[in-house]
Amino acid sequence: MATRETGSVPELPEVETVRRQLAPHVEGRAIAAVTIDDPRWCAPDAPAATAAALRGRTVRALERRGKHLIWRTDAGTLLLHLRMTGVLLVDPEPDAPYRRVEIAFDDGPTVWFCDPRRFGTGRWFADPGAADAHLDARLGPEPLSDAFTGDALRAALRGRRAPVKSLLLDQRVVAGVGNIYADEALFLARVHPLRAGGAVTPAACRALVDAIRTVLLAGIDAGGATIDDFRHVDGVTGGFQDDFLVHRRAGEPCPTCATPVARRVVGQRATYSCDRCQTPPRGAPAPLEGGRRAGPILRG
DNA sequence: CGACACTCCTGATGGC
DNA sequence: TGCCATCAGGAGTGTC
Repeated sequence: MATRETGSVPELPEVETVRRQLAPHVEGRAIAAVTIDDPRWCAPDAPAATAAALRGRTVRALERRGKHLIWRTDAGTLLLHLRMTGVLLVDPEPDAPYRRVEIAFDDGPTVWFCDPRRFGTGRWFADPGAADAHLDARLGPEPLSDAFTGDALRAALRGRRAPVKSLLLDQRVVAGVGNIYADEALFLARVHPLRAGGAVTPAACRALVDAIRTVLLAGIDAGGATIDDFRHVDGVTGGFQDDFLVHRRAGEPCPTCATPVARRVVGQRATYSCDRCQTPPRGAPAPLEGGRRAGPILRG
């Protein structure tokens, strides 16, 4: 049995992969029982109320918006977010650790939401329109949709003085991009992460849109190719982390020009770039010392 | 409103 | 070998 890479924090490609894998298990099925072990998961709503609302609902469609997993039912919508370390397991081993929620289906699987750091969330909306409004208030365009254009990105960055890297992580600028794919896309587009958002040229915005699409699609391809079961929290095969160009590669040669990859902290996030391929703005601080690796890659 | 610090949480890591 | 401070990070909140 193949095992699954949980390696990186889930971003759009990982959530999309989960959606594709999970959908055939849950769509069209009715929820028989829900157990919420961790009240933080559905806060500020009470676990009992959330569990009661879900019980008896039939899942009509499993969708995704940004990094949110949308469970559309016959009467209401659940918005689930994996955050840092959340995973969904289908018919898990009984000793799978860190269970926070169990959803048992009629004539179907049991799904566990497991999450060691307990950052993951699940919010129930009896009114589906309220769920969509909740998302629309927090999320910018879907990066793989026609709405995400160079002009749209340019408009979102115009006048902003914060580093473009930080702005790409702002879900209102573009939905679904996280720390890994932001670094990779900036490298592909040859835009330095420290450049002020408002100083990114229209041409660079177009390149950035293309690059974001490229890295997200590559991530989806890698996830789809390597994630093939939901039974184990730990254990792993392959994954996009083997394909990073600069992310978590401080000190290693740039794949384009062999200059050592630079590491900095931008917006309180580890940030990797090639300071030759991606021209730093004037006054950019020097990279951090050494080629030492960043933090741990969490496995399960 | 924008920018930024802080907070949540816990496993992995590295220095001593 | 063991202890323990530090780090990682999505997104919400608070401050200026």
